[in-house]
Formats: sequence, structure tokens, C-alpha cells
Amino acid sequence: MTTPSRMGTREQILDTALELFLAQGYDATSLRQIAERLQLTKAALYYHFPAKELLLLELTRPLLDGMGRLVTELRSAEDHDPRAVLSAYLDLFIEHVDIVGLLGREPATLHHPDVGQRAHSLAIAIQRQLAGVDPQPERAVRTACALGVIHSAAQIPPGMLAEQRDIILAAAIAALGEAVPTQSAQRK
Amino acid sequence: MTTPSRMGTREQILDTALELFLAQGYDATSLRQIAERLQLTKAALYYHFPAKELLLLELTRPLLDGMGRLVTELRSAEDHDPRAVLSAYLDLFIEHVDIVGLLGREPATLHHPDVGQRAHSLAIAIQRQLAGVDPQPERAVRTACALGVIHSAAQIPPGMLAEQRDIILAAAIAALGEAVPTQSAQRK
DNA sequence: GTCTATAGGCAGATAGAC
DNA sequence: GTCTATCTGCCTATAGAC
Repeated sequence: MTTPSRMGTREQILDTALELFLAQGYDATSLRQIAERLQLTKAALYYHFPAKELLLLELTRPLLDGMGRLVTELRSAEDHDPRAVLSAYLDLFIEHVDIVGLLGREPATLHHPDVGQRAHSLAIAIQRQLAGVDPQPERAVRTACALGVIHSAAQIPPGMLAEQRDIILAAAIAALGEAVPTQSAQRK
Repeated sequence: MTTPSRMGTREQILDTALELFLAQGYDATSLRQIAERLQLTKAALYYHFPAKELLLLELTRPLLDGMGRLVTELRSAEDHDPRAVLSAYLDLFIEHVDIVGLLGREPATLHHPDVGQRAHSLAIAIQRQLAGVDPQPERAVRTACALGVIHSAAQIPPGMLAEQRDIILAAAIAALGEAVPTQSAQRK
């Protein structure tokens, strides 16, 4: 058994749903498959989640809430040190790697107003905090590149993520480029 | 009309199929939708492509062939300058941005042996050329980061890609890190 | 809370006329 | 080359018994 039955049924469902969504995609995964893995019936699933869509909403909420909090914090803070922003974003990203993978890969996900649309506007907000308002084209591109570095963390085996975090952050900052003026000896 | 009827029917089909796959995903796109857009019937589609899967094969072939050529070239060449490899990969990537987006986002695509599996082994081969055999963990991670920068090109509006190419390449090289020993005054 | 049974729809695919 | 008509199957979802 991949999922021992010591978790609540609801959590088990979310767990294997995520697993299957990541492996096959949202559309390609049927409720029957999820039910079979858990030795439940489709109807039992519907008891916990009245619609397939709700699985997506529940799965993505923690990440989206995290992004929302990050944006709020960034807005209230005066300082806009790009490195701090990248660092916070990277940590959030690492915390929810699997969900990020789901969001990034699933077009179905991306078009749902409560998920994809929200994710998109949050991502834009973070990008703005990084690039500043009305940035030069080069600055905008390099910002996108830095975020690309962070997103590449999804390719790295989850087990190694924690120990490689600082390297990824360094690479992201390097991709951002010359924006780093002075304090090169800053540690942690 | 998005697709004027001056292309061959087959090309029109591939064209709108790609458009819809990118917008909604492969699974979520039905043959009926594709047929309706072109004012054809499902059966007409089946005349040109005897299976839905074949649309995927045809769409991804140009990119995969390009990657295959790149790997062959890299293998036969003695020099392994990371910047040259990144540059070649970036150009290939830009040439086929849309297909890369499809490949990257579609889990359905990724599991087809003639597509996803081939793409995966080709990507690994390129990564090996960049990182070298049996690289240090840091080197491996930074290589992944540099490729992440290139992949982030998919986020940039296609119209601006050509003029921003050099910036993206510079960011990728920066993400790779210290591998660049001396010439720091290189411009353009 | 979990089940059986079933509705109802739309998918991919085929046969054969024109 | 493109059509009409049709088959078959699986999907999401519901109603109601236990």
C-alpha cells in the first residue's frame, strides 16, 4: 500500500488524487481510478468531494494561500531587496513543490477562475515586486529568468532540495544580474 | 477566421489542434472541437489522422528531430564549451517555443513512448553534455538552473524573444556560475 | 459514511455512401 | 477527400438503500 490507512479518508483521497494527477494529468485521471486505488467506490468519493473540481481546489489552496500571504507581506514592507523576495518565493516553492508541478503542468487547472486565474495574478504581483513598476525590458526579462531558475527546482529530486536550496538561490540571483550593488559578503 | 483556407487541410488541422492543445490541454480538447473550428466533421479529421494520438506525434516531431540533431552534433564535437551548448539549445528552443510548451505542460504527451520518453532521454543527453559525466552535486544543480532559465523563455511574449535572446543566454550562463573563468568584459 | 444501481452525456472511432 | 450515421465505451454525477 502506498497510503497506509492511518490518515483520514479525506486526506487519503487528496493524497492519491495528487499522485495520479501528477502522473497522468487531471483530465486523464478518472474518479474510478482514484476510488480503485483506495478500495473505495466512486460514490464514496462523491460523498467527500461533491465534484471532481473540488479536489483541485483543495489541493491547490495551501500554495495559493501561501502566495497570497507572501504578496501581502511584500506590499506592506518598505524594502524590496530582490534577494529577499527570491528567497521567500523559493522557500514557498520548495514547501509546495508537488502542487507547483501540478499548477504548472495542468492547463485544466490554469483556466479555473479560483485556481489558475488567482495563481496567475499572484505570480504577476510577485514578478512586479521583483522587477519594479514599469521596468526596462532587460530587467523584465532577467526577472523572468530568475523565476525560471526557481521553477527549475521542480526538476530536482525532492530529497535533495533542502540541501541544494542555497545553490538554487545563488543561481537565481546570478540570473537576475547586476542589480546587486554592494553587500556581497551577506550570509544567511 | 483564424486560419485562412490557403493552407492544406492537413496543415490547418495541425495548426488549430496545436492552438487548442495549448489552450486547454490535449485530453480536454476533443476532436469535435477541432472539427468545428475548421468547419469539418470528425470523420474528415479521421481521414487525415487515423487517431488522435497522431496529431501529437506530428506536432512534436520537428522539435524532437532538432534535439536529436543537436545531441548528435554535441557528441561528435570535441569542445564542450557550456556557453555554446546553452546557445544552441536556446536557439532550438526559441524555434519551437509553442511545441516546447506543449511538451512541458502535457502529462499525456510525456508518457507516450515515441514522444515523452524520447524527449526525456534527449533532454538528459543534453544535460550530460552540459554538466559532464558524474558531476558534483552543485554542478548538476546549477546546470538544471541554467536550463531552467532557458525554459523560462516560454513565459516571454514570442514577439520579443528574438531581441531578448542574448539577455536570456547571459542569464543562463550566469546561473551556471563560475564555469566562466576569465573573459568578463565580453559584450554582445 | 459508505454502498448499489443507474442515468445521461460525450468521447474516440468505424463503415460505407457520395 | 469529405460526408452521414452509428457503435461502443467510459466518464461525471445522482438517487436512494444500508
